[in-house]
Amino acid sequence: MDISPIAAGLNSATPLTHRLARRTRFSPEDEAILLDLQSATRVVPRNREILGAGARCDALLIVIDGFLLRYRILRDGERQIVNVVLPGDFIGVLGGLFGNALFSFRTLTPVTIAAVSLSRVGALVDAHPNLAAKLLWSFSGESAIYAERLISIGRRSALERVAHFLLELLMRLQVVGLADERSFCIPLTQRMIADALGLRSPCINRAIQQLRREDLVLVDKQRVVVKNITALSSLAGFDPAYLTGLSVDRISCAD
Amino acid sequence: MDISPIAAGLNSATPLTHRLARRTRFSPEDEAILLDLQSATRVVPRNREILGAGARCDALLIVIDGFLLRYRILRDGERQIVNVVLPGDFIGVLGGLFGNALFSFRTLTPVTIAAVSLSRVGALVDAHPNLAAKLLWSFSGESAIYAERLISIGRRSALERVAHFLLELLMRLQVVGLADERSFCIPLTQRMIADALGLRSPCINRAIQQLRREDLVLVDKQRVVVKNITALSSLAGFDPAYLTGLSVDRISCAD
DNA sequence: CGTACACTTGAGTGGCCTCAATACCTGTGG
DNA sequence: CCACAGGTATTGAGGCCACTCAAGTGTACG
Repeated sequence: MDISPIAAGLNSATPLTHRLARRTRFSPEDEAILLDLQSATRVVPRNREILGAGARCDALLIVIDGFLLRYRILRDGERQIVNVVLPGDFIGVLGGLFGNALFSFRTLTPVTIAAVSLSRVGALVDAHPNLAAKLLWSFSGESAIYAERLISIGRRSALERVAHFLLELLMRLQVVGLADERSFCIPLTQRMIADALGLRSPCINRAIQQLRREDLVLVDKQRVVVKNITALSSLAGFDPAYLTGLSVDRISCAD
Repeated sequence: MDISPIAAGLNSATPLTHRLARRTRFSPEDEAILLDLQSATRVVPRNREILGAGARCDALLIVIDGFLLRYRILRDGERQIVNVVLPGDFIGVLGGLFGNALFSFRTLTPVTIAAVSLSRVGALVDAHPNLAAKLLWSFSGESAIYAERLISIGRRSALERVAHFLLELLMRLQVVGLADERSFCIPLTQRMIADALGLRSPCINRAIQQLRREDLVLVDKQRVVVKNITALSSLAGFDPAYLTGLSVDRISCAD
């Protein structure tokens, strides 16, 4: 049996399937279903809030292309960025489908998203429990990212946080084929990095400069080049193990 | 220790089913399956490490009774507590089943746990996809807790963090029937609270004293009494919405 | 009764914040 | 093509919150 060139092409084209297929083989049928879930896309312009905190959300969104921020604005106006949402990530799982949204989302670039209605999710669970389980499973991989950032903010210095953050972005983008061996491109300002790491923009600035001085990282415009991954990982206490959950791996429920 | 669920009446109300049944009705069959999953229990003594970071983990653990910490020790000896694990919570979902464990777990009390082997999870997915989906779904509710603590550590003052933390514990314990309207009992030291909130023990001490001075909270030994929930919630910027995901709610996949 | 650990409290330090001024960059419209 | 505006990066000086260190006081447990 040969794989249809169309399916193969689409497969490598969507980041989610790219990511999921890293560890498991999907049957052609499952692959088709996965692609079908991501077929009904729409494009949101840059710098748009797509779901305010407290808003109602009745669908699961899959990011096909573009970047978003998931954040919360506190009473005093402080912003905490909870996650940088990359292509292949979900929106609405956490803080979306729990009745009212817990976080706000803002597009950093024009974003292509696929909406999967709740009823469709339900139908998927009924008709293809194994596939659904794999998807739900990969949701919980996100938790590992939160936990790791929690450790960063709680117990790491500013320099370590920045280093760790850049390495995480590098790896996550590599998994969806959007970064090469040592560099990537993402429209994050120092202010955003600060809000993601519980710091302030001047602090980020100084950290980045120090990383450059030590010839570890080069940040220019939106391009980040990690010049010495080993040394940077060591500095940051970075262990990529927590990202392996992004791929579907060990839950091999009777394939 | 006077409000142990075992003493209260065991299986009819194990914390997990107690929690899950808050929002959905389970069929008698599903209920039986849920109870069966939690039937093979074992008891771990107090102050025991049950799963070192990096160790292999081949089963999903459900906490029936007792408290644990999920944490990471960094190179410099710093500890970051990622979560306080309560009865009804899972172990091994995040940072357990992804090949090697990402975190360590330590019992605060004697802990009763039920181990569900991976193959059994797989079988459940095949035989009862809807039930399995609900379980997997409730896993992702944990993410909301991480995200909320991330916001605390990133952008809230020490006083706010402590207040928020105590309120979260109160609510989570209420959900599993281990706290009354305004108070609960848990063997956490100030050092542990500090490690959970990215602070230091003296800082926690001062925060607790201030909360007592303002007649908001009373902490004595292992007992925490919230004297004014409204005022404390306001101080902490606490919104219990993020905890609703702990119960299975909106994913009503063709019941 | 002694050891270990937790809590409490104080004084001094330090990392990151705050505030602010300047330079830079990018897109826009004249 | 330039002028301009808005946001972003950069840099410095001063301040504050939480850290650090340390001493002293419970308190549980052998």
